[in-house]
Amino acid sequence: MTRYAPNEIEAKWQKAWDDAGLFKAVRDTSRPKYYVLEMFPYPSGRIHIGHVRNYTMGDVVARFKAANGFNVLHPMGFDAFGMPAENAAMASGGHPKEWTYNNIDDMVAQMKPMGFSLDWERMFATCDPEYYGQQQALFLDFLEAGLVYRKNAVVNWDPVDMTVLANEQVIDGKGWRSGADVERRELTQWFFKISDMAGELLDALEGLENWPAKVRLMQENWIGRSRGLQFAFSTVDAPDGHDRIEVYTTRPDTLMGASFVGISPDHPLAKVLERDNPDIAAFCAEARKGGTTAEAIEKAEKLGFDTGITCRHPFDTSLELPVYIANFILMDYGTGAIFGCPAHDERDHEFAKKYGLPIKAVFVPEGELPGDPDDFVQDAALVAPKDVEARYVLGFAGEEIQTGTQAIETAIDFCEANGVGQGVTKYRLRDWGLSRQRYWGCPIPVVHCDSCGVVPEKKENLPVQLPDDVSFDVPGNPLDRHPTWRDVPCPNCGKPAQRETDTMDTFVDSSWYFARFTAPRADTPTVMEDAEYWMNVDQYIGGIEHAILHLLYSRFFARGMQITGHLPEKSKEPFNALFTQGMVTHAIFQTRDANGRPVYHYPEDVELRDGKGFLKDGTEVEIIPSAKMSKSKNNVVDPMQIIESYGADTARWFVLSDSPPERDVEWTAAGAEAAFKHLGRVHRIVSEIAASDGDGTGDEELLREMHKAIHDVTMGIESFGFNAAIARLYGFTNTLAKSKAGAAAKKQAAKALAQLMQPMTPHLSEDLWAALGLEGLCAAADWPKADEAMLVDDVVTLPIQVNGKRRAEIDVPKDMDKAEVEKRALAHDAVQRALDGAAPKKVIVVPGRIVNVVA
RNA sequence: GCGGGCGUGAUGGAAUGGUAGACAUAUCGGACUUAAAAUCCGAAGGGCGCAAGCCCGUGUGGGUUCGAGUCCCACCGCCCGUACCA
Repeated sequence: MTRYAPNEIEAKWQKAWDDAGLFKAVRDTSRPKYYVLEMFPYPSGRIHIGHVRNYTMGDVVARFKAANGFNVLHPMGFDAFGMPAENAAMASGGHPKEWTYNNIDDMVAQMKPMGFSLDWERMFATCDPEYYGQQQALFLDFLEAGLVYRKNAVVNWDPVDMTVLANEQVIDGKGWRSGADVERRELTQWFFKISDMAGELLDALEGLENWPAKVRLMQENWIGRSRGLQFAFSTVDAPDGHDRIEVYTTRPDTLMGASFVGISPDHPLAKVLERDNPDIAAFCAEARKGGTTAEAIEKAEKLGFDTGITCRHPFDTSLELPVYIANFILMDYGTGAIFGCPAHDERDHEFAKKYGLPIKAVFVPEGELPGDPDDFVQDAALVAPKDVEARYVLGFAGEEIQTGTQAIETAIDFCEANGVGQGVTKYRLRDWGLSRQRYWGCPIPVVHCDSCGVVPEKKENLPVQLPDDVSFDVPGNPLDRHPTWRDVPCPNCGKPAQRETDTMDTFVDSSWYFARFTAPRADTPTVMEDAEYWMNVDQYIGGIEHAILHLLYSRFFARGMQITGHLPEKSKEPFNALFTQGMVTHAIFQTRDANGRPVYHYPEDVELRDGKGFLKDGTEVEIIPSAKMSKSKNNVVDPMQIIESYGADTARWFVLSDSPPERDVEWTAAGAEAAFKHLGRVHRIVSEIAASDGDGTGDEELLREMHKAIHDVTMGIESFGFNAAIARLYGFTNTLAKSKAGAAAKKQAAKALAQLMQPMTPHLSEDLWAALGLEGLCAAADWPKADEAMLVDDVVTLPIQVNGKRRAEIDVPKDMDKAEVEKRALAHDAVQRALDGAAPKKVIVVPGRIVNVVA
């Protein structure tokens, strides 16, 4: 009998699959297709255990569907543009292109030994000119279709390095390299008109039944539909052209509690005022300091500046509301101006307290005794849920007692009837800014001409290729300072003109790669026959961190591609089912350098004793538990060691064991050896069975267990309960090992075991398949079917509770009627003892599950 | 700050509102062995008890229910996202 030797068998079976062309996806309209896709990786250079987990899950689905008769498309590529390549070039002087392609080669070399059922012939990287050229074609079609436009938007500006920074490069409001205070600065940028589709993208979420509810909810909140009132305050003492301030509010019912008007530092009125008033200019300059992230803006201390201008209240013209410039009001949302009602909004409340503004209650909780209503809201804002009834003491429309929702609707109706603004529906979703002032991205294919303006590049001139001769020794975009690349004739008039030097956001690259996989070498973005056959993605698998942006942008892009004729109608929603797997986390080991800055240590350099970590020289390290694996924190675990020591099947089995796929897992290497031992045990058990013959006892029992295992494992895989499927396979292996059944029955059970394990441990399964003398490849065999008749037991064990505490159990025939079950339960000694002579008040019998006696 | 999620033995985790801890890891005990490895068998949430058994127990505090890890409310902790990380 041979020993389990993964390093010998794995390469052999991979070659056998290749020779049989098992994973090559070929359009075949006579068979149902299944498209399974894992979110493609960024080519960092090393695969990490999170990748292994992600691709193993996808591979289980792909192999399972193939065994169930589907024509499977399971491709892989690389999300290859982006900042890390430029950072590497800056740090070590190489070229982003070289760095990226070397990394891709390394990662492919690490992924191939895993035995994934991927069609490698379809592989591409988004930095291939063949890919990004087609992306430029899509951009031009989107431009023509009115889905792209230019406008001003703010970026993080590093005034020392004179360059735009990514949010990630702004640390505590300072540039990561220069340490200078970052400013918000406006640039003209390209935008996708995703906000035009906000309502549609929101409404369509309802149809995504096979997406996690939490992802749909996150997208719903992100798109953020709100019904509100837009109206104008008339101003007093404002500069010319600003006699009105448009505001938008979702709580028009609180209008009578308004005590101030707030405008964004980027509001047109603020910009006029700062020109003549140095104090206002100073305030606005201060407010514009720091990064552009919503988090930074929201967490900053709320500050305001009284402009001296006032507004008249539309319903009580004796009221004059001061106009403040406030640092927490975003120009991007609504009209960039609000009215503040401190009594019913926590942020406004804080603001009013700080600047001594009045706090007037508009409503009080329903049922409150009369008193001074304002007393309710002096210490904290009263923010009542919209569906709860309240008593309006300063209402101006509708009943005195009404819910927030009713009050809002009646307030809008009243305002419209009285010519004070109108009800509008707004969305929180902003347009998608795609311009990046960076080299390593897809060039935006337009030309700026002095005579013709912005001119699209001609499609026959695509791809607009990135120049190779660039350097990264100074900050800024190398395309901007390239001596010749910018200079091109205008595609329209032929006069000298300049290329756009902005490149595209890498989210654009990942917003249509799934469609490109259906025809990866075509000289158009997609080919309709292929898209018709292979789309949609039947199962998409990736990290929860992409729940909003990537998935929302992809949904937008699919719509855009449908409008521009690159995808069929059915692909508006490109992902039929989504599964979001949890992240793999690992403790961070850190010490501090002389300046108190953290120094991170690799897990393999740290020895753990009694829950404390020590370096080789004995220094104790601080352990930060459970953080997302990140290259910059040195807490990435390399799976190659496991693959080299134990083989791919052990790594695959191990990453699927124990943890539910959707949950985060804390990585420990302790279980890898145990997984290897188990596979060795399966190998030994099945090898022995293959060599055995003769009769035994308990054939029927073993086959019943086999059918139950087939049923449970099949259900486990279909519901992404891979850990449960594996636990079931452990159980079935134990049953098989202990069984005294005859050789024929055991061989039948062993065959089923090999097949059920095949999606997880494909190499081992092929070996078992061959050892059992079975024809062909296990990977090509039809999935086993459970016999329903073998799944039900004749006798069930029922626990008996008295007052919810388990006191006994009885074995009864599975279809015994309730009255008889009740009788037997009450007759039980332990039940009688628990009742202590008292008569039961009530007996609940749940057939097949439980009996509860209420004393 | 805001939006979303998670929290169960020493550890990973299981459990359509129905016996909490399946399955596995680590640990301990035993068999086999000259010995070890490998393998096989067994124990094991905490407490009390010779035992039968009893009490407690799913982050904390309330609630709904015949019955709550599961549903509801509040809180604590951690994770993800927050529009230029991918």
